[in-house]
Amino acid sequence: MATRLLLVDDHAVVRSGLRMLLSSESDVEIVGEASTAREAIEIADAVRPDVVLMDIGLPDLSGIDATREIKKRFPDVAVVALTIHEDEEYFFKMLEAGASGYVPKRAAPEELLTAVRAAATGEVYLYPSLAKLLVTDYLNQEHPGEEKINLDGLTAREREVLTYLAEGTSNDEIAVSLVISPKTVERHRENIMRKLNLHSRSELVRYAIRRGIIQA
Amino acid sequence: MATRLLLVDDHAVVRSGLRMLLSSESDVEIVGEASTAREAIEIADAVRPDVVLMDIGLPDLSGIDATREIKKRFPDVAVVALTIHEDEEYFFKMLEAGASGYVPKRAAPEELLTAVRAAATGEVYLYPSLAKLLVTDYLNQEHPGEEKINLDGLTAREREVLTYLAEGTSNDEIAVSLVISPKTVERHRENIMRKLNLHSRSELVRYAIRRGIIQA
DNA sequence: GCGCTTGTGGGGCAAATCCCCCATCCATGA
DNA sequence: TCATGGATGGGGGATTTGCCCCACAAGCGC
Repeated sequence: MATRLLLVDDHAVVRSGLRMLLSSESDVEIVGEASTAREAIEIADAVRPDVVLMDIGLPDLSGIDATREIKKRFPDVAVVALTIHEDEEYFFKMLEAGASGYVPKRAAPEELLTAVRAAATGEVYLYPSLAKLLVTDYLNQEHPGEEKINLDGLTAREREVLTYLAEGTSNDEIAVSLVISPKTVERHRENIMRKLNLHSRSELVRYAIRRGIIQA
Repeated sequence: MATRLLLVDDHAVVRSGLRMLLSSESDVEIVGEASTAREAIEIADAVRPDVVLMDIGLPDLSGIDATREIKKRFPDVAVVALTIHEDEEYFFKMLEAGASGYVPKRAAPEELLTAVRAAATGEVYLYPSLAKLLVTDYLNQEHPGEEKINLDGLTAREREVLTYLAEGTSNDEIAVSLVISPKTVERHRENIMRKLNLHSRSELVRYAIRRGIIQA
């Protein structure tokens, strides 16, 4: 059974090129094209491709957002990023969004095919230079269960504030409880969020529950 | 041992297609076909299949009734619904009738196979969009009774928005995902919080995790 | 001592949140 | 047919968040 593919790129020329390149492969069938993120989501819904080939720079939403949405709504649809961007940020964001592959546009056609085929079988293809980023990142995490390391990055006072934050307490309420200025609470909150790479109280609550810092 | 399958659909063409699709699988053996509900029950009695692939729209009785009857008389026979209907009502009725799977006809062939294989081993395959309905429904009931009322007070749309909110998604992002105005998202959020007696996103995240609406 | 971290605060600002008000459209049911 | 509820959206405003800038005192290590 051929891999059913959806092409997403805002440049018709690029899509045409990809179509030329890919449709000559007997195990690949292009079942749709989209030029915007919203369109991509719609068409993915309609045709349920096996794999979506997703550009990142799209006119409405980023391909990252589109990927997130697609993975959320159709988890079985694999998304392969095909983009000019090779920097760390886009790469990791795309992975977090659920991409099953990441190929820079400068890659050889064979590599794109490899990525598509891998994605179709539930595997993941990463362009070597980017795979290296991932490996590096992994090695930096010393995973022997040590998510704790992040927590250790917090000072005692910060951990204390964290428990309040996690329970949904507002800055002012925490300030009253700890008998410090709301501004200091705010200060601690900033430090906590930066250290844990969180960006909202909601994320923080979820994080704290995951870590067992508080009970759900 | 191959899974012995009974196909029930009033369209001969559909049965043929299914036969083509399924009989190519070495672990599936089609042992009968029926075009009406009564016929399905008769043949089920005669051949005792492992799995019945059941359409809902049948000329005499509905596939739901047929399923109910088959499960009553031959509890060991698994029934998988294969239908164009994706609405809540048919889905739940089919489950109540004893179906072991529910696959919309638009699903990928692999999903149908997955469903058949799951049913054959006593498991249950539900098409993701429908499985979600079930989970939501499940979460709404049972439990120490009293919070149930709260969640039940939410409309379907509100529950949908709730899942986004619980994941820490901002109003604007939710608006993009649901293709509605941020103001409407805001409106839903207000209603949700009032109904659940919550007063911040943090409380909402915790609540949602406690209720299993999202994973921590 | 000097540098560093920690804990404590302040000011500012854009954005988001939270909570009201209002309206329209539509489907469903009494 | 009319009422109701659900979904959609707009306006406004008070408050909170989130993220910068800054300072200063205490303690600790080198």
